[in-house]
Order: sequence, then structure tokens, then C-alpha cells
Amino acid sequence: MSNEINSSNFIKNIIINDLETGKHQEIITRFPPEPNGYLHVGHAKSICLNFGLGSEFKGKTNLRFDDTNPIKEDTEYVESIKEDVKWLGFEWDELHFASNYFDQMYDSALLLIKKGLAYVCDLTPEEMREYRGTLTEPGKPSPYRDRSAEENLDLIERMKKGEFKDGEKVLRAKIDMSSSNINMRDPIIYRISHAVHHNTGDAWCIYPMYDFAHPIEDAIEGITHSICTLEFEDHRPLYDWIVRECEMKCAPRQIEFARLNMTNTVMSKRKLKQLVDEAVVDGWDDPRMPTVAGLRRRGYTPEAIRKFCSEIGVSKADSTVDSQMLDFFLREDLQPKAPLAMAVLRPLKVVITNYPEGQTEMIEVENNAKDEEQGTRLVPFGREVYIEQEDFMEEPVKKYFRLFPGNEVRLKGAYFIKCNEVIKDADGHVIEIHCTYDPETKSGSGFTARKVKATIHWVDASAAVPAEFRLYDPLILDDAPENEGKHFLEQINPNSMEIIKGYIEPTAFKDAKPLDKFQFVRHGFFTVDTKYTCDDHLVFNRIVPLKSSFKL
RNA sequence: AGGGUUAUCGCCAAGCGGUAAGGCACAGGAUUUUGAUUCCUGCAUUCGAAGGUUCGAAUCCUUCUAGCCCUGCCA
Repeated sequence: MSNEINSSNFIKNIIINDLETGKHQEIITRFPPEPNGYLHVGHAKSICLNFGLGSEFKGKTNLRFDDTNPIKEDTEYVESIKEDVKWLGFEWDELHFASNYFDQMYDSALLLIKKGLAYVCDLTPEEMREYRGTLTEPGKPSPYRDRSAEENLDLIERMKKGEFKDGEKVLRAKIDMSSSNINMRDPIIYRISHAVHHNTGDAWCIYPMYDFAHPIEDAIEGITHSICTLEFEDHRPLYDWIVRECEMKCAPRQIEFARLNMTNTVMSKRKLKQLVDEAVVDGWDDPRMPTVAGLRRRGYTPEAIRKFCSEIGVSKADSTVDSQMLDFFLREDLQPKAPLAMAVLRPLKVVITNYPEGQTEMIEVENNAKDEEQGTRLVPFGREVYIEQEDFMEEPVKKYFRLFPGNEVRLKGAYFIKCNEVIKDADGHVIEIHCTYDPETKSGSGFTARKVKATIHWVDASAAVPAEFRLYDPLILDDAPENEGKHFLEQINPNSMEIIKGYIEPTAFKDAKPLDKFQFVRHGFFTVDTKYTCDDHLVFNRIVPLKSSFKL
């Protein structure tokens, strides 16, 4: 996936400089997710950034699982992450697990102890908090801060052997309890956790903390540019301290950028997990989820997501990208690809009274107006068709130029029809309309004597295939002021999914497979769902509606 | 004695002392067998504010203001 990041950004400039000054001959980046959930579109930004930089500068990019906290991690997540990265179109040079470096990390911890730069601390979490100080007051040294290297070596060994319970002891780096940067106030670098790890099983009962593990992971892999999000800016001094004091051969450079925020989108792994755990959604791949798996099932394409990530840019300014931008790149990508087909979501029966009963003819329709190579197909047409309810108005409003009594419109690919009669049920609802057609107006015949101001889509009533259409709205209405302060589960839009039973023309879908994309005239872009699909009853997810639908 | 960081159009975002790119959104107009698409056109005398340096400042200096992050044995 080369040159999709074309625009300039500050990280690129740093890399160019590092290459030009000879600091590096080759750059190596990495994407380091913790396997504690599925990837979402925010991760896609990081993936595109890291892999994009790697390929643009002909360097390397690793996929590394930052699995240092066994209680939150699972192999289900590592598998899904691998799949999603591949689906997005990227290939990693090396695949690693932080947990495979546990031995080296432990050795580094021993080194720190020997250098007098780490100590075992017996403070309870509450005491620890107290000793840490506050944002405006310095911390005070732990009473265990001056234990001898010998004693610390003995204690860490016994911690490793499992002689202590969870939380009883920790290993801390000895840095500066009065630092204005709280991360430097003797941060914990190892904690005890008697938990089974998805990769190392029960081999370990002490696990390194992120601040200690991450720089070591990067350094071991020779990462030149360690790209992370803004909230780690305060951690950089600690990152550099660890690399230096652990005497790593390679000194990766941490660079922070602003994480992706998008309007109407929940971009928090924790909240997304909650939606799954509390069964608010169908699973991580629910089409309403902003997860990569959800977007895929909804019908988004890797190309559109990549283009989006490259166009939104990379900076350090907190920002919220308008989700309309993603929609735009989706339409742009799908427009020439997805064949145009006819589907009627809310059917209204039209009887063409002067069309011979029992007669059927095949109408030739182009598959994609933008791409002639996609050819044409034959669609059955007969005396009774379904049109969209909104394409008929008994009493037309101003500027309405679709069907109404006395008006003539074209049925796409077929004939002009004129509405003569409106049939209603006992309650006065329109249930059927009667029209006449003009045989001379057949599509392609060159008829020019009269013009119509509208063309509407239709499906043949006897040949139409029932189908289900799922329309989606954002799960969360984060723009609504009345939602402010509410627990996020109470902000869930109860109408985030609308299920509509309608009809599709039979022809275009004979060989439809899950994830095939279609453009339904006037309704937008749809994909065949990966579930709930059987031979004669397809379920379509609406990926994105047309830019602006018919506003009256 | 808190520290870090950000601020360019409604939303993203280039710009790095030589006189404000681009995209999204929006608004007009043209074409259209779907009011979509496509196609033109318009859209920051101004860069958070105020001073200063300079022939020249979004870019340099000073002060101020606002937002975001940091007090997990999470990452």
C-alpha cells in the first residue's frame, strides 16, 4: 500500500530529516495494539500512519501485540486484530508479542536494581497514592526506597517465584519523587498478578508495566520511530530514561499525534466492549459498530478507509473529524464499483391498465452508468409493478415532479406512465394506483415528442424478490445537549437500526454473495450482509445513503 | 513552583520570514433516463488576543487567553 499518504505531516518531516542527516539508513515503525478488544477506525488511522510511513520510506513495519496485562487480554482479540490489519490492506514485516520479551525485560529490571535504580516497594496502593503527592505538591520517598541491591535482587526473585500475593509488592524505578512530572515519581515497573496469560500461560506471575515494557519492546525490535497518541507525551521522559538506563543498543524516538475523534462515533474500546458485553449490539462486528469488523460487515471498503485516513492528516491538535468525510470517501470509492440496481423499500402497487394481461417483456438496463464495461442486464417488466411510496403524491407539493394524478413520468429503462386513478382502502390510504403507458416511449426508441421531469425506479410485481433492508443511524447522539452528563448507555439511539421489508429486481442478485456491494437508485449504497442471508431472502446493510436524498 | 501540549475558514489541514494550498461541508449555475453522479463558480485582506522586531510576520520576540492530557499495581 504505497503512496497513499501524500500530504505532508510533521512526522514525515521528522523522518525525512532523520534520513537526510544520516541518523538512520532505514526506518522501522510498529503498530502495537493491546489485544484487549477489536480494532476500530481510530486504530485504522494509526495503522495507516505506521504502515504508510514504513512503505513510503521503504522501511519496515511490525505488528506487535502489547500484551503485558494478562487479565484483559485474549487470543480472540489477537486473531481479530491480525485479520483486520490484513483486511485494511497491510502486511507486517515481523509479528511479535511483548510477552515473548519477558525474559529480556526481567534481565533489564535486574540491571536497574544492580545499578541502584530500582527497588522493591511494599507500600499498599493507598499508601502509594499518598506518597505520590499531587499535581501541585511533590511526593515523598517510600520507606523502602533505600533497600540494598542484594535485598532487592532477593525480593524480585521471590516475587517472580510466586512467594507473594497480588498487590503485596511491586518493583519501582528510582527516579525523582519531587519531579513535576508524576510519571517520574518512582513509577512502578513490575507488579504481581497470578493470572493466566494468553501467550505465556502461568510461566510468570509478575508482569511489566507499559512504561517499562514499551521502550524495551521498541528497542529490541530496532524501532526508529515509535508513534503513539498524545496522552503519552508526559511519558516520553520516562521512555527515554528506560531506554538509557537499561542500556539498550537502539534508542527509538517517541513521537505523539492526536488520536482520531469523529462526530457521532463512540471511539473508546472500553465503551465498545461494554456495548458488546451488555448485548446492546450484536457483537464486535455489528454493522453499527465503528470497529473495523463492524465497518467491514456494514460494507465499508478498505480503500475508502485508507483514503479517509490519509486525507484527514496527522497533527498534534485535538480535533473531531466530521463523519461526513468518511461517507464522502465511501461514496467516491463505491460509485464506480457498485452496480446500480433497482430496489423498492416501501412498495406501492401500480397497475398499467393498458398493458396486456399476462404479458412480460425483458428490459435492458445498464449496470453502471459510470462504467460501460460493467455491461447491461435484462429486467422483467409486466402489467403490475411496485414503485416507491414516496414517488407518488396524491396532492403534489410545489416542485414535486414525480408521479401524481394526471402527471407522466418515466419508469427507468422502460416506458412513460401516466397516473389516472388512485385506489384507496376503507381508511382512505392509497393502496394502488392505475396508470396507462405509452408504447412509443420505450427506452432507447428515440422518442422525443414529449418530455417528463422525472424518472422513477420500479420492480416487476410478479418477479420481484423479497428482501430486507437495514438502515443505520449513529448509535450515540453525542451532539444532543440533553444527553450531556448522562451515562453513555442511556445515550444509545433506540432507532439506530431500522429494518425494512421490500423488494429487489430479480436479475442483479442471482449470484450475490455476502459483502457484494450495490447502489440502489435513490437509496444509496448497500452490501449483502454476512449473516441472515438465505437463497431467496437477502439482507442488505445500507453502507451510506446518497449525499442528499430527495428533499421536498 | 504544578508539569506537558495545542490554537490557520462550519469540520479536518498545508504553511517553517516574501505577501493564506487542498479536502469535507455549504451556496449558486450547467448537464442528467431518477432531485444522485459529473461539471463549472463562489466560499479566511486573514492565521486565539494584544504589543514588539523587520522593507516585509501565520511564521521571530514578549505578555495574555482558551482547550486538551497527567495524581491506575491499565495501555
